Amino acid sequence: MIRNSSRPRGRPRSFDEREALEKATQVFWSKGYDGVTIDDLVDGMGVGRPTLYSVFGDKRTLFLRVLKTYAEKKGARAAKALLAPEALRASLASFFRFIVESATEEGSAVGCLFVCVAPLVDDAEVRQFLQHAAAGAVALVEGRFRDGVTAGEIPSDFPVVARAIQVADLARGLTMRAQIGTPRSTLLRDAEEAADLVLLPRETNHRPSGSARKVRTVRG
Amino acid sequence: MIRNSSRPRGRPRSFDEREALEKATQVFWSKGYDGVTIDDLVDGMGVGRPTLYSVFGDKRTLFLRVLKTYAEKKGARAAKALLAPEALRASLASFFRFIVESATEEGSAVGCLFVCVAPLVDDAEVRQFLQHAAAGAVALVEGRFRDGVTAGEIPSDFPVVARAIQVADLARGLTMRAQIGTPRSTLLRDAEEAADLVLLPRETNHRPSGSARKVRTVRG
DNA sequence: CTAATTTCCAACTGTTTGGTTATATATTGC
DNA sequence: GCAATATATAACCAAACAGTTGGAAATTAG
Repeated sequence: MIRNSSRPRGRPRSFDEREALEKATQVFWSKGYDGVTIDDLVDGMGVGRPTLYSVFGDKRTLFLRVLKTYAEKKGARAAKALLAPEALRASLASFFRFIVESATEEGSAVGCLFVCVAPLVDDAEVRQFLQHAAAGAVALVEGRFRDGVTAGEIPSDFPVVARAIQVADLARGLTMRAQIGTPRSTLLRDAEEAADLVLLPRETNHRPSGSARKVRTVRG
Repeated sequence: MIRNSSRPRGRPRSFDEREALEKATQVFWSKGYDGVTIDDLVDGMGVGRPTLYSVFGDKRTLFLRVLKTYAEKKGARAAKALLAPEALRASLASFFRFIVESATEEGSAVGCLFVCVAPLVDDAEVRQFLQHAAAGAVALVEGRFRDGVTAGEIPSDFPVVARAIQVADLARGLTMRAQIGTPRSTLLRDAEEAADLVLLPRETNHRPSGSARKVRTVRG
């Protein structure tokens, strides 16, 4: 019999901890942090009130735990979309598509816990976590860009850092628009165009208009 | 004697309605909608509790009014930044800079009532208002792009609609990052790069890698 | 000054909320 | 079966909360 940890002594739990956490995620996600009451969590998670306190601690503690698991899951899926063995353009489109789809999933709350909910939580630890997560997302995209450079998909002078930041910002924008009710179809179209935008080669020189002074630097 | 409206009969108010509204804006802005209690508003606005109800209605009504005035003010200032008689690049940079500066203003709450607070309010009227405001913002940028086309600042095939949407999304991203504590200096740098990005000419043909061949369309 | 009008202020009321306590229930070890 | 252990359920409590009421204060009209 395979059982690395023997069954605990007392009465077994009537709920699955991971399931309850996922349900808590949905509750926070749909109602915001300040908007949820303990009763909302009790109802949504299917655990008793004292159970919730003894197992998950208070609302803030629970939220932090929710954030972490959410980050791991979403981060992994985003990485999967971005790092699949595809061409760079396809990778980026997959990434943006994933963002839009997860923000407009049916049967789930709209938007994103990271982008729409957590930033409003007035808590130092939450803020720090978000900054860290945001930096990680940028690093992920930046890494994909670097791979693109070495693979010759984009020129070596491609501004990988700046563009990675812009990918993150565009993703934030798409997510926020999902939150205010922009239809998925619209956002999917914009996701494609976002992928196009961030891959544009940077201008090598300025040519305002009219009296064109056409200096052209030639890469070699 | 110039007095278009005679002074009202009873005891004069001890507060200025506009000032109180501005203070209410700050309260909602800094604490979020669900995070605000009536007492927070009473304290922050400097009006008595029954006064608040009689003059501004309940929390939801007050918030809607706050949203409207905020929209007018911010919209006007954004338009001023974007439509000043400058070159297109400078206009866009001004716009993004304004977004960043207003989201990181000292003495005021961080982020933006539209981008960070209001989308989380679970109310049909609020949502509709936000969609309308967002469409207005896009239309504003789009108009500036069209002017840029007629002025010859950007080519006539410039994708004005898509780029206007992307300007809005990038602005959202910058704003959200302000909310999670990204320093103003960083955001100002990114604002400049956002302005550069959205003005890049779209690729006229695909050149996957290696053999570089740059075709440039020349307006005549 | 008096009456009418409007606003201001303190206190009140019923409800909701966060967090705890007491007790009943289910399981393991022997 | 019986003690030990751990969870589930219901009820509880003080604090916070939304919204209201009654009377005091400030102003105008006459």
